[in-house]
Amino acid sequence: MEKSVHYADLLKQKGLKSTPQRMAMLRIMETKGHADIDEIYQEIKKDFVSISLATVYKNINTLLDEGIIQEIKVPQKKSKFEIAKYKHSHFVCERCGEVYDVQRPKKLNIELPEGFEPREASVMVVGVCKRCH
Amino acid sequence: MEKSVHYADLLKQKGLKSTPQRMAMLRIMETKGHADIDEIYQEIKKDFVSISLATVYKNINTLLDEGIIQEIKVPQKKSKFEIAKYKHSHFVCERCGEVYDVQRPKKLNIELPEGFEPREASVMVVGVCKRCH
DNA sequence: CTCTATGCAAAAACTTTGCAGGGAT
DNA sequence: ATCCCTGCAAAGTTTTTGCATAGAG
Repeated sequence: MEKSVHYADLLKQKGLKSTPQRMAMLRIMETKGHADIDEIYQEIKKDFVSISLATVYKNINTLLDEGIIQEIKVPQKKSKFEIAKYKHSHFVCERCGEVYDVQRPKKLNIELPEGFEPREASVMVVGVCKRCH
Repeated sequence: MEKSVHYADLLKQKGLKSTPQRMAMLRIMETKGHADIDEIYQEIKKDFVSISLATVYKNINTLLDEGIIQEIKVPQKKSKFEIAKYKHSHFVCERCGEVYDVQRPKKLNIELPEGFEPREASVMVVGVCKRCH
């Protein structure tokens, strides 16, 4: 399946236009896996020299609103964004700051007090990644 | 054990002065359990009418640096701060935004690729709390 | 008495908004 | 042709910094 078509359809489904800038942002997130605002901006400027940071922010927000991407709040670091995909957990390297997807625990044994209704859980593992090891 | 003494000692250990403002901030976090910057600022202004928001930020940062408090990055919400305490997990209510401490899973079955060294993990459960249910 | 912490003001960093022109459908 | 999207500039929000003074040890 060709990715650009894939994203174009996805955007159309949500009633969003597939502008070159938007497509580029999605491609950047797909390629890097996880990127923060500034990484996306620096990267997209290579292709769209005059793109505005405001456009990056606006697109991040519309893509978040439509659930096409997700925000990952990383301890002590800036938020990263990723293409929304099937449930998974994250590993963040405390040396280089890189975020990795990891398969999430099959079962999470957590005791909640009476009356608390869980809907979902997110797990973030902090440690040292392969490259920094 | 009286709390004010407790915190005074803790600050002294770290070479920090126990000023009334700092003590008040610690007391607020202890009482509320989890508070964001603005909650702390609004609360402390009741006792210290002329306190500066800059002082709140500076103290949050020094307390974080010394590991006396911790930041909790909450999905879609502003960060909350809490007194550092023994390992636990968090539950955040998607209705009211309140954060609760919950006991953390005894064992986290998570498969990491070769070469990845975990140091710690944090679990955040999202759902509906007792009061909002 | 010494040196850190506070308060204030200004600066820096980050994010959103309004609007006119451009481009996707 | 319509209406959303972009780029730019300005405004808004959040956080940090510099400096003079106050106050804790």
